[in-house]
Amino acid sequence: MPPISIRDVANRAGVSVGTVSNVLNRPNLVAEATRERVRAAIGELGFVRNESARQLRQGRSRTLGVVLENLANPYFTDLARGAEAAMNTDGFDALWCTSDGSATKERRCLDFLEEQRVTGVVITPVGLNSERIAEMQDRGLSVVILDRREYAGACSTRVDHIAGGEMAMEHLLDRHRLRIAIVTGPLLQEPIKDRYTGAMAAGRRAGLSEQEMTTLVRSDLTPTEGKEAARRLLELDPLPTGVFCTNDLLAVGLVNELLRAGVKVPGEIRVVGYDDIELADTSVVPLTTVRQPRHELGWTAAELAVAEVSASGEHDHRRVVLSPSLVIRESA
Amino acid sequence: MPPISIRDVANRAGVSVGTVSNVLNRPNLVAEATRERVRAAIGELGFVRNESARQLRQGRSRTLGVVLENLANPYFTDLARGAEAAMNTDGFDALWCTSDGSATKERRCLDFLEEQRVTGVVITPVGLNSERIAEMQDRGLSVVILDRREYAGACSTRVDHIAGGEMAMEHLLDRHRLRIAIVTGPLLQEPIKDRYTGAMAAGRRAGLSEQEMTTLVRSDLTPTEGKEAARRLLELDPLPTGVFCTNDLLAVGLVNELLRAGVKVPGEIRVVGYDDIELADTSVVPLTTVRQPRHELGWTAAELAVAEVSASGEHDHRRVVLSPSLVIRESA
DNA sequence: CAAAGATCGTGAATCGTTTCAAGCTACGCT
DNA sequence: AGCGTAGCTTGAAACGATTCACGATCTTTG
Repeated sequence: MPPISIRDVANRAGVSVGTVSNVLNRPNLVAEATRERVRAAIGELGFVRNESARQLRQGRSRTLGVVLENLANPYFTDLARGAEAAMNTDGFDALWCTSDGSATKERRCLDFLEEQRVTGVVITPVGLNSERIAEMQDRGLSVVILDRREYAGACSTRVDHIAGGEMAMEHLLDRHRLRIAIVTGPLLQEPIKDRYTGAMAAGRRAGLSEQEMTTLVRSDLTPTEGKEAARRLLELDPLPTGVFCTNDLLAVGLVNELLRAGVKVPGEIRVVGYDDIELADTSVVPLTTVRQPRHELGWTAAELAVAEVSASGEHDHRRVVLSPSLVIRESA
Repeated sequence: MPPISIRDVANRAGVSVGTVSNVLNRPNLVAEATRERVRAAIGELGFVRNESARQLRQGRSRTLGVVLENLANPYFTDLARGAEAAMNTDGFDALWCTSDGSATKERRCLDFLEEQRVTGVVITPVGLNSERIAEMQDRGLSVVILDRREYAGACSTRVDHIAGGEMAMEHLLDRHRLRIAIVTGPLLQEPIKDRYTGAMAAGRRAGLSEQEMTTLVRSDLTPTEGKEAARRLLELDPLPTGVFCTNDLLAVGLVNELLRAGVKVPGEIRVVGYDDIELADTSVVPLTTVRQPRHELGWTAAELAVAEVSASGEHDHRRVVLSPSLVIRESA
């Protein structure tokens, strides 16, 4: 049982390979009877088109690559779903990779995608530099940057996290509580840093000194880290009256641990999260949080990639900035 | 700027295409000086190997497909990471698809993967029938079934969910509480059904009648559904004294809602979940749950696929069954 | 010093598609 | 009858890599 090629189908159906190809790609050019004969042969032989050969011949592909940071965070999986939906709508297939936050793995992903000759890449960069982006663009790839600001020569879409951080902080401050803690993940990640920056700015505007805003930097954006952060917070005397967590997983872990310790939320400590994941709404104390349009973000990124890929002539890189919004529940 | 091919590299370096190919694939056959010259040319031209052409010529690929049901559930993303780790270790690349629980989309995924000429597929089947599996095997693909039992002619690996369900129920019953509720997702999914079956069996063995085990079937395995289930449970009079949820997301949503309603967990109602996701440990009431070796499950599946792909002669399909274990925390 | 290796490079054939100019029929029209 | 046209079909030339039998040099050895 050697692999079945278009040639075998042609023999079986008593036509030329060109005709089989036409049945596959422009069926209207082929007479009804022939078409059916060919289709029958395809079925009987169990023929499956060889995409490598097709792509090699055509030079282009209908495939876009997506490089995500991490599958463990529901934030990214929602992005992914949004992006995939948009791509499929436009007739593109998606190739997924995850960098797991490692620049090395990110490079491997990009190499892989380039070797597969995807026509474009949507990426949340980790260690990616402008040089590599430029190289890829030279090779004819469209590159869309997801959720990062500073890449001049490429389309990008992101959420205004500075505004998001401000919202969170302003909400926390609007009842004149003054002892604020900010629990955040690694500040090397731009979106996280922006949330932090926005929150600090809002704090300063409200007259808080840096000392009045305790900052806890955790190594990861997980509930476990949130739990640990809560323990640290509980050692503070006096306790903070408001906490901003730069993502919901942190916030959920933190709130749960506070409750376990008998601290009332929002009674004694108010908490605001960021992301609005499903868990925010189903927490013991439903979480007040900053919602990001995740699905839309992924969708937009994909649309930008498709637009650039399909642009025949020149193409102006677009930067789309989406706005977050405050969702007020019970935790603050 | 036409695409750069191996031929351009050859010209630039003043060698033949065969030599460039050798530098790429068997560098030790090429003299040091030549090798460096070719590498330099590759760098200067920004050459990227065309995987389509390579694969077409070679006939085989070093790529395995993975079809997952759903990215929203951390259970699947852990599987994915386990599988990817194993594949990369063995020098294979992974191609990811999600069926989103739809048989149609699953078929599209498989078609896509077959057209890409992956050498094997790891899949959590949704609507997949044995016929399609046989077809794929005829075409030379290795197929590994993840977390389902009844596919004779293929390797498979799964967790013994019947045992898992039994464990959960036995733990719930060991203090002679007798009013039990089982909250489950769609019973069409085999792993879910097995957990349910196991739990019911254990209940019956302990002398409970079917009526004494209230069953709530929810449409989805999400915290939101768990919350809704809690509301239903609270309408019962008398309240159940123990609840088994067939996954942790359900359990987390349910426990949170119970606590909100002022019901003590485990004081008034004890709850056992299933999966042991990270959230189980960081809940307000840390969740007693049945742990599945998710990472190992994904890893094993990948290993089975690699083994079958690499088997030169005949190959005996293996079925690996992993055991779940009870993790006792506070909720029961 | 000639023969036999050893070491490197070459170049044509090949993989399975798509594409396209050209060929073949049958039909309608004058 | 002759011609044009529309409708189908054909067959060969790509696409970019890998592979392999075969040369071309250079070294070693009896």
